[in-house]
Amino acid sequence: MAIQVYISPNTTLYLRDPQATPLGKQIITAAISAFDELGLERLTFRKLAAEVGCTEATVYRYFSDKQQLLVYLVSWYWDWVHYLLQSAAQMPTDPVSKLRAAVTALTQPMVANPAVPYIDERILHHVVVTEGMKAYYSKTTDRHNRDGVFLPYKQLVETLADLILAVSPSFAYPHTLATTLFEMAHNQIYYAEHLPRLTDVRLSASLSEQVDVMLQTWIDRLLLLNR
Amino acid sequence: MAIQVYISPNTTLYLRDPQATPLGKQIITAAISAFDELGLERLTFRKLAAEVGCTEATVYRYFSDKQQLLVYLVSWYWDWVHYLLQSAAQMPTDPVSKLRAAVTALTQPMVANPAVPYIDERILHHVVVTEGMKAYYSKTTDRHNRDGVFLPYKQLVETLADLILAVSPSFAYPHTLATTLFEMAHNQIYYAEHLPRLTDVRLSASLSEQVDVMLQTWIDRLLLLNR
DNA sequence: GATGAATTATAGTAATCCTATCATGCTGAA
DNA sequence: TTCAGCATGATAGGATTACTATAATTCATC
Repeated sequence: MAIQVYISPNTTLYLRDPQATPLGKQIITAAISAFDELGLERLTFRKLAAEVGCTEATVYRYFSDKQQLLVYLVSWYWDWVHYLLQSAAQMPTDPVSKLRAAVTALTQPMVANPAVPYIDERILHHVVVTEGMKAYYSKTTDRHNRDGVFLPYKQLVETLADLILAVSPSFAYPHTLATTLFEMAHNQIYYAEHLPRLTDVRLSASLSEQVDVMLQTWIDRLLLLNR
Repeated sequence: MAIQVYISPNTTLYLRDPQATPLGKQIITAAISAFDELGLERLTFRKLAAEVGCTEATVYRYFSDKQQLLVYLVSWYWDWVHYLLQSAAQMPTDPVSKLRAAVTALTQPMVANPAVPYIDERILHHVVVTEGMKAYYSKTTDRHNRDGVFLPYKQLVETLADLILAVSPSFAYPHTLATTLFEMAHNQIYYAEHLPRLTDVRLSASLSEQVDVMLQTWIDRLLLLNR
C-alpha cells in the first residue's frame, strides 16, 4: 500500500477527468462544499460555476449532470474508505481483531489524505452521510450499475464480508451485515443531527466513538457470542 | 382497533386534505403510480395532472410541492405499517412472540386496506422502498420535523423499541435496532432488485420470507441468545 | 333564480437544465 | 516561429420545471 493514495474513479463517472486539471480540482472542491450546503436538490451547475468562477458550460464539460457529479464524489469516498479499512485491518493478525479494526476505521473516515489537497475528507464524509444514498436510489442506478460505477462500493462490501466470514464462516448474511454496518455508520450520525428520536446515540464530540461501540456490539452479538 | 382504518396525516402535510374530495383521492392514486414509475426526480406536477386529468394548478392546491407529496405518502405508509404491526403484536401473549410477530408484519406491509380503495398498498410499499428515504434526507427535513411531520414514523419506532425492551430490558440500542430493522426490510428488497451483490437475499417469490427469516435471525442474536 | 364561496382553468414569470456556437488563449510539435 | 489542437470563455437560446396570479366556472344555499 503506497503512502500516497491517488483515487481514480471509473471513466464513465465523468466526461473529462476533473483530477487532471487545476480547474477540475477546483470544481471538485467547490462541489463538495456546495453539496454540503445546498444538498442535491438545490445545487445547480450555475451556482457551482459561480463558486468556482467559471461558466456553467465548463462544469458541464466535466460532468454530464449533478447526479453524475454526486456519484463521482461518493465513489471517490468509497475508494478512500476502502483504503482506510484495509490499512486498519492489515496490522492485526487474528480475524476478530482485523474485523474490529475495520469497523472502527469506517466510523472515522474523515482523516485527511495528504496526496489530495483539493478534497476535504471531513466535508466529503458529511456529504456522503446526508446525500450518499441518493447516489444509488435513483432511476439512473441500473444504467450506472451496468457501467460499473458502483464497483468501488461493491468491492468494499466484499472486503468487509470476507473479514466477517473469516470470523464466522457459517454466518449466512455477510453482505447484508457489511452494508448494514456501512449504513448504520452513516445514518446514526444523520439521525443524531436531525431526528434524534430515531437513534440511541447522542450528538456530541464522542459521536464517532458511540457509533463505534455500537457497531462493535452488533459484531459481538451477531458473530462472536454464539458461534 | 377498528376494522376500517382511516389514516389522517398531519395537516401540515398538505394544503387541502386530499382524502376529503374525489379529485384529491385521484391525485393520491395517480401520485403513487407516478412515483413508482418516475421516481421523485422525474415526477412533475404537470405529468401528474395529465395523469389525473386536471391542471397543474389544481395539484398545487392540494400539495405545495412534490417533496411534500412524497412525505405525505410516506407518512400515510408508516401509519398503515403501525396499524399492521400493532395488530400482529396484539395476539401473542409473551414478549418474544409479540416481537417476532411485529417483525414479520413489517416484512409484509403490502396487504390491502379495504377502507381505502384509492391507495394500492402494494405499489405504495414499492414507492417507499425506492423513494422513502428521500422523504427525510432533505434540506426540508428540519422544518418538516418541527411541524411534527415525522411523528408517525417516530411513534412506530417507539412502539417497536418498546417491544424490543420488553424482550431485553438491558439492551442499550432499542431505537437504533428498530430503525435498522425498518430500513433492512426495505433496502434488502431494493438491493435484491438493483444491486444484488450488496445483499444475501435473492429476488424471488419468497423474497419477503427471506427478509423475515433474516430479521428474525438478527433479533435472535442481538437480543435472545445472550441475555 | 341570485349570491357568494369553493374550485378549476388559463396564463404567465422566473429559474433550471441543458446544448450550441464562436472567439480566445495556451501548449506542444513541426 | 508558426501553426494545429485543445481547453475555456462568452453568449445565446430552447425546453422544461416550479410556482403564482387572476379570471372563469361551478355549486350549494338562500
